[in-house]
Amino acid sequence: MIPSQRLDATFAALADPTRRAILARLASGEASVTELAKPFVMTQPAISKHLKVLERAGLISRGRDAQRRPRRLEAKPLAEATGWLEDYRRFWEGSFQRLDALLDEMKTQKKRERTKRGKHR
Amino acid sequence: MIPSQRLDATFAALADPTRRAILARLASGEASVTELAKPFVMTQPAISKHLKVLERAGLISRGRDAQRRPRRLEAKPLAEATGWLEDYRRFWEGSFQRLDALLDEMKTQKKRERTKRGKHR
DNA sequence: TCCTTGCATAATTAAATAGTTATATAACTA
DNA sequence: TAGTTATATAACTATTTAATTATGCAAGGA
Repeated sequence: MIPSQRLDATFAALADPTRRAILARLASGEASVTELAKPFVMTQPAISKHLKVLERAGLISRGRDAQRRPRRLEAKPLAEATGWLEDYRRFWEGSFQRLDALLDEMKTQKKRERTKRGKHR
Repeated sequence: MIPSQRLDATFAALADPTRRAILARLASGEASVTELAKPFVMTQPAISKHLKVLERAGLISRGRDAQRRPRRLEAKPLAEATGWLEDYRRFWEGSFQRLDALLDEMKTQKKRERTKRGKHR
């Protein structure tokens, strides 16, 4: 797959909150489909489809353990996506856009939100 | 807009190669719609739609100069997206995933690709 | 062997997306 | 004022996406 197409798939996969939540869950360790589906209102086949999207993007991989097919995170495509964003960062760094300042600002704001009414992501 | 929804819009906007190319162009300075449309095969209304997507995501803003409506990059949503990805980076850093190594590896590979057959992004 | 668990897949539907052509409008130019 | 340039918008169409229900199948447990 040429880089541009993988970026398409990666960003498209990241564009859905359910899928981002799944990745967040997998960041703390592998999990079965049933485990991953539990927190959501939607059905198991819907989750399986989301997992397929994440897998096609290379963001997760499938293991096997009896009937379970545990998923786990794969870093590479996220690294590619980060790399793409970093290219822009370089353009803005030291220029009028002040990306670092923005990031810091957002971090402290996030902290404030967390203490005020619990984290919501 | 709550953060999760803005992330949806940002990543969805980044998922299209035409829109990423537009952002890449805007990274070197503002440009009119006609200028932005020139390198592409598709029609001007198609480009206007892409610009609308980028604008709804807050990634660009619209200026005015006579009949022109020059667009320019806005850093904030990209900073948010980067921030999200950085959260994962933290999880992997120093762990078995080695995100930094991957990024370096990709950079040198990119260099090789460029020298071999020109950059293609 | 029969039942249950875990997951995948097919068929269907509704909504969103990406493009087209045609047209409207605002602002300059002669 | 008439024409031109720059852009936006409407109407339409094809494709993709996200969800559902129904069903199938492999692996393990009684």
